[in-house]
Amino acid sequence: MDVPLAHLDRPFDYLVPADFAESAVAGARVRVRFAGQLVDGWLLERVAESGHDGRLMYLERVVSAEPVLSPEVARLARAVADRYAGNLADVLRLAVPPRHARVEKATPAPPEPATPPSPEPAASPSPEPAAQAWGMYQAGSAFLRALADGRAPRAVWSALPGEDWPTRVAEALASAAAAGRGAVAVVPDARDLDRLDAALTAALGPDGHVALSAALGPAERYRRFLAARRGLVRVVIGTRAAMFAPVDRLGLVVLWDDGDDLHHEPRAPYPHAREVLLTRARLADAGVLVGGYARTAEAQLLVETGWAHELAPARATVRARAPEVLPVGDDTQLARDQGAATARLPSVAWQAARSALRAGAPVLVQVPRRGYLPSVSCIQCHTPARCAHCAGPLELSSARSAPGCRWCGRVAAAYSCPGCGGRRLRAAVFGARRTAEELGRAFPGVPVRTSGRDEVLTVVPAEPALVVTTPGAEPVADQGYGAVLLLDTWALLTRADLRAAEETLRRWLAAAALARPAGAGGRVVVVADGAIPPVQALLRWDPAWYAARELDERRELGFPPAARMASATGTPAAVAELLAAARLPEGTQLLGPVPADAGHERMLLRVGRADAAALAAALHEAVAVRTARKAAEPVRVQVDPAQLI
DNA sequence: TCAATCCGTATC
DNA sequence: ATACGGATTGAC
Repeated sequence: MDVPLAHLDRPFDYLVPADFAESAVAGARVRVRFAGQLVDGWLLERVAESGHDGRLMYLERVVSAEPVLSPEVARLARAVADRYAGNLADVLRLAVPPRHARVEKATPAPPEPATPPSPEPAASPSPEPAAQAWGMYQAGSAFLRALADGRAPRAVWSALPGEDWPTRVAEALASAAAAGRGAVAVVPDARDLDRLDAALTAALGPDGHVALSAALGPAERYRRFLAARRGLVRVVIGTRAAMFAPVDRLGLVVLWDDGDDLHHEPRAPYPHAREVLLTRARLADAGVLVGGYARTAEAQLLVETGWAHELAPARATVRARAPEVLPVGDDTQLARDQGAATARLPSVAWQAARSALRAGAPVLVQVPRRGYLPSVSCIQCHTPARCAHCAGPLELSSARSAPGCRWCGRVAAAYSCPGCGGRRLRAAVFGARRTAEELGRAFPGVPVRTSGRDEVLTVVPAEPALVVTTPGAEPVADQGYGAVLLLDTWALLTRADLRAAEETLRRWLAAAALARPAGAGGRVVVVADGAIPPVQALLRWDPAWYAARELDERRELGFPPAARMASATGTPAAVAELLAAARLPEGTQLLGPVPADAGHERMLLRVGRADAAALAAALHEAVAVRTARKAAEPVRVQVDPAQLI
């Protein structure tokens, strides 16, 4: 029933009129009279008897006989709703795209969609190169073999630097498809999707798969969805919209770069693609491939609990493929660097870039996105400017001339730098365009290109150029970059986010992975203190080590994924009411409240992993009590809230 | 004693 | 949400 009320989040029974005996199939969209109103609904199943002892009403209408909701996805959606203390209707809105009648008519469904899908293309991927490429990873070829045998292996994959991950993922998908099973792969953004699409077209031919993304129009989206639902393709790839894609006999789910926060669905109940796909694999007994250059604490937990195997390269292979990584001191060292070509480019970085350019290779320069950090630093020595009262970061706002503290709001009227006594400040983060201008002056005659939010480059040729990029917009270089420079890193590292360090390493690895191997002259210069763990992890190219460390720390602090957290946001009275009504599992920790915007406040709840399901159930029930009573002030409940501060 | 209104609960 | 039933209240 498509009503967003928690207390109505359950199936209702209706009689099927004789006229609809044929069209009223499980999975069809229907319209029914409910509490006097016509509402949309889903036909979950046909049964002979109803357990309901009241009077039953008839279905009003079968919107379409197309069984858009497969039994597998229906079960998954229920599990996801339960996991996130949400409503089935909300999840189904994410799972099934809006109907497009013209598209549905254009290609009438075969009466029995059990027609076997088109036979494998003759140009089936030859297994040798795939096995060889996956053989670079311990247990890699065994993983691929298991998929080809139709089994359900589960793996966390640490991609090698320089790895052609779209081709590796395509090989895994093709292996599952060759075994007659369906497969779903989710990537963070449209650019990654394009690359995977191309790789999969090379592996399976153009007709073996469909790609789903938010960018498609409603008609095309529904057409591709139907192609998957009707079993015309075995493989569906896409951005997070594809995580619920219906495929027949699901045999593999793939998630690339699970640390990217684009995998977080912003609509209720805010499910994460990782959790959806893992739940899906559990319910459907499908294989799992969670891969990336970096590894999240969540993926590490899968490895440590033994639920998934590790697909990691041997150290010798890493050494052969990784670039040389050079950390360059901190801001104060940088300031004393006489050879620095510009205030922000230490001489080591300048030299690395110059020798790469001379060797005819492009150079990648990663800078944080502008607006990341509205804090400022000394114009001379780059020491971050901090509040004298509370040591919080200062910000320059156009509203006043003197800098103010982001934490306590005090104005630093007569600021002087503790490092050098300087009195002048500047915004610390320049953004790609400004950096490009600076670099253009440092390397006259070298073309400078930028790739960022406005214009994202996909590929750059193997010729000398400076490519300035923000994280996530790095173009792939033909034959790899000769040098990768990671600048203004502290802006990433000091973000007010629990995952700041993990996220920083993820972005560094993503950029550094595009460099040539050290043996071919590839160098990465990271302007950061060499002693801090993310830099250590980059130096040794050891994302697993870092993830284990991160997970240990989260266990100690009681943070996810070691614990399960949820938030309740609303007016103080409403939040208090909700929590008073909730039958929370014993030992639930209540943290807060902390002020949220618009006079609201937020409470955090924390339980051990064993009580996670009970916490979600208790919160859903408590919300149901409120919606049933028509409580005036809503409370927003979020399991695994994106922002933990 | 009856009718108007309120409140709570179910909605197939 | 809306619709209904039982309780409650107020006027005769």
